[in-house]
Amino acid sequence: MKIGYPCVNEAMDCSAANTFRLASYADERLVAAVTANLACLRRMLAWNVAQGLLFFRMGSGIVPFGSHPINTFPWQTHFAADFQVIGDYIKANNLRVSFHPDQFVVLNSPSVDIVQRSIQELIYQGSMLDLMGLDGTAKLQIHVGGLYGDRELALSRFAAVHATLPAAVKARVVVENDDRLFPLRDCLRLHAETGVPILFDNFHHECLNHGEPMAEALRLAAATWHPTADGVPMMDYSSQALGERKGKHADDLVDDQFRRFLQEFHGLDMDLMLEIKNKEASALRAVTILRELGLSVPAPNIPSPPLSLPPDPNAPPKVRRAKKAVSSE
DNA sequence: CGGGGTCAAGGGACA
DNA sequence: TGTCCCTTGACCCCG
Repeated sequence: MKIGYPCVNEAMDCSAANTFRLASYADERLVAAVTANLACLRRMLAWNVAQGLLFFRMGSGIVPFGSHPINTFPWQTHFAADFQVIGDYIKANNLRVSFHPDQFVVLNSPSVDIVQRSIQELIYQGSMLDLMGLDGTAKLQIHVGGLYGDRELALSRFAAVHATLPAAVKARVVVENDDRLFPLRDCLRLHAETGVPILFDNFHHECLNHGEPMAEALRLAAATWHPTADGVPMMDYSSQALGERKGKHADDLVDDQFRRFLQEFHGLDMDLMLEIKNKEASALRAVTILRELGLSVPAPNIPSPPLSLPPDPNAPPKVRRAKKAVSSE
């Protein structure tokens, strides 16, 4: 069981999400942003390895406008070596990685244009994993999409579009149960029809379900992953922010709640992405709890890293500006 | 120089 | 049909 967190490490002084406005697009800016993003990504991965966090969701914005027609720069070849170095590091340290294309990727949209742009975005994010030399266990996590007033039609459109995805993308796409529209049961139907693995989200399941007990839901979702082609099933873990709107993620990991949740596994192995607001802090806490419980978590730094990465004095200048002004100086 | 409006992109709830 | 929400960081304009 690997533990991870999404995209942002709040303890680090770099960002892998440097970008700029479409209106100010220029190849020079693109190169600068990607260079900074990849350098920061390397540092974050090395930080994670040192902390025993072996699962990580990379941000969608590594290449700004990565699937936008304005971006005609051959970043795939220009940064090929950089992606490969990162991929080698991931493999050498037994890391698990993924992307989560955001809400604009809607495969079941009735709009052909939106579907096409969505596929382009999947191709962009999948190609980064390809350039890293990672196999099909590195995933692209998406939602089913919209309801459009007809659940059956919405599901069948997803299946139809899924069938047309390029093989390289299809091998990586996994579908997540969501909290308002498509619960686990719908995802299971899609799996039966298309073979798409289900990335289970416990919090979404709590918000929307058909009465499946948590342990059963975990088992059902995990069974949709092919042990070798897809790897250990991934899941998202989070919990309700108390006193907030239903569906809002908690700010902190609640220890007892997490311990209780772990009891639902009954020996099942999954890689856990902690979607908690305070990011790596909660992920570290989760690792501590797993160790206290004697659950198998790979110890940090078992394989010696092929690169001596962090801190990287040769990292490009930080494009990011200081977080908070210090009152005096 | 810092605060805050805005940013490629979708869709649903609600009035 | 229009407004607000999700969810979030970061850009960058403007006072």
